[in-house]
Amino acid sequence: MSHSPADHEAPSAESGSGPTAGLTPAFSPLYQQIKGLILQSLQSGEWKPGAAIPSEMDLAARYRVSQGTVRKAIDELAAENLVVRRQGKGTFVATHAEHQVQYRFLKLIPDNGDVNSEGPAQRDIIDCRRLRASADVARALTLRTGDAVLQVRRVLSFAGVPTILEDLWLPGGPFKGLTAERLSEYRGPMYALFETEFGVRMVRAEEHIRAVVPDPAQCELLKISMGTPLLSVERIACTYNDVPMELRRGLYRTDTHHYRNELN
Amino acid sequence: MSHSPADHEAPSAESGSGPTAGLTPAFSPLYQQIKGLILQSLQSGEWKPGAAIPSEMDLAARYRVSQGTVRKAIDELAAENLVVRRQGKGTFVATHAEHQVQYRFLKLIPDNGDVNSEGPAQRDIIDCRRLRASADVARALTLRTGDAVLQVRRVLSFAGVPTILEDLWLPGGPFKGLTAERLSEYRGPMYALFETEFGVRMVRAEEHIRAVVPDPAQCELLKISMGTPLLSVERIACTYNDVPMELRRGLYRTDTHHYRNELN
DNA sequence: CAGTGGTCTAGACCACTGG
DNA sequence: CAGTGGTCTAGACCACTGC
Repeated sequence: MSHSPADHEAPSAESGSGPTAGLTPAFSPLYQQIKGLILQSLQSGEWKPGAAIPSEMDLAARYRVSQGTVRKAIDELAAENLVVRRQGKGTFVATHAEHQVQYRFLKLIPDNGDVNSEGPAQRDIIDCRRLRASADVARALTLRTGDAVLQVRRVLSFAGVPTILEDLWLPGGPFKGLTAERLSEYRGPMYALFETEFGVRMVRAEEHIRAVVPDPAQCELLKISMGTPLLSVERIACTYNDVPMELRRGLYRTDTHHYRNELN
Repeated sequence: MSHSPADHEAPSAESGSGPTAGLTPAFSPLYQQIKGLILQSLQSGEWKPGAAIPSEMDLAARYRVSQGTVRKAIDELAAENLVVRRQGKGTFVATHAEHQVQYRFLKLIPDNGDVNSEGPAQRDIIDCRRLRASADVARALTLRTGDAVLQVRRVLSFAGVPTILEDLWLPGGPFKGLTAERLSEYRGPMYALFETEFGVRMVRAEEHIRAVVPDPAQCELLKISMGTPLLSVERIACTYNDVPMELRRGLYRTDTHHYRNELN
């Protein structure tokens, strides 16, 4: 029993005999199983966003494995931004509510490159209503057509200039009780509100980008002239386990800002 | 001397006494120094793209450190896509010439999501000439205005439909001898040609994206009607040590394709 | 079968944080 | 000072590759 750790709360690393009972024997390293267990605790809310998780030694004892194995599991969670390590202090559950990285998923930056030069964004909620999901919205959120969804439309302005017009759709269930008032009162990132008020933590997202010409109503809201091309950014944001929890369709002005992306 | 490895080719981990002689004492972990040494060998061409680098044991012996330390260094290089590990075979210098990931940096995909559905792209070189760098091109490539650069203009077509029109600029020095013939003859990714023929390996890139309306000449080349909005994608690609070696300005059609981006 | 990368362990020591 | 994460080591064994 070289690395089959223990008995009560511990995983098995053996091929084909462990809890991974499936068609593929699917050998899974111990640290991956530990990662899975930690992930479960994160999802279940055992450790809340912003709070510290147990120390590596504690987790090692809990799962009956060595510190090094726990470390490797946490390394991966940290690489996925699910957790933040701080030397001398501990490991903390990542959150959207801190570090003044106001918009973690927003890749639009001013052309001068300095995000801080324009101060905090002004956020105006144009509309906020409950309705039934259309076919495409339902598909994106893995709901059924007609299920209850919350739709929000808002404009973001930087340095007083309307720059982003976005619609977003949230599944009605998890976001029961969300109102325009709550949204407009709240200081800080929307995703932080989702975290603290609804226990929904956005972890990953995917964006599909196109160039479009806006219609008159959209031009009106962004105070731009007809014919100005805009970036159309459709985002699907997911919680743990890639469960989609938000669909967002944004129109970005790109005459004073641009979408910045790094490729590796 | 707990982890000060050795004498002849080995680094020092001590703060302020090592080769990192600078203003900041800058403690640097051993594995970072090893990573730096491996990086040097990659840059210098000691190990060519596609070839295997020495085994972890060999490197450990060479640098007089433990295998675990070499491993951690290689882990980071692998995470940065500079190197590829293959269990049972070895660790290989990454290259653009394999794996049929035809365009490693191209994020434009067909709306159906299946990159393979449209077969290999058709590439038509419109123009290829040597000229003197304008101010903005020179700045992007860290050259001086008026320095020799090579400019290439081409159209990429997918399933017979012209989809991308791009101009690219390369520094004249490193790419001496590159001609339109070499480019059009070559099968495979352009970056693979750069690697094998000019020893320039693109490692990282940054893109700035905007929505634009093309001018008549551009519409002509892409065979689209006036007023069709396009994605403007400016890319700066770098070799090792973030030295910029290519400026690319592309116009992407987004009526049948879209730019896909993942956020973490 | 030998050689490679991949996992796991146990223990030592270092650097940082806060009381 | 004790507690945390961070580094380094040495050794064992596993999984995969190719001869």
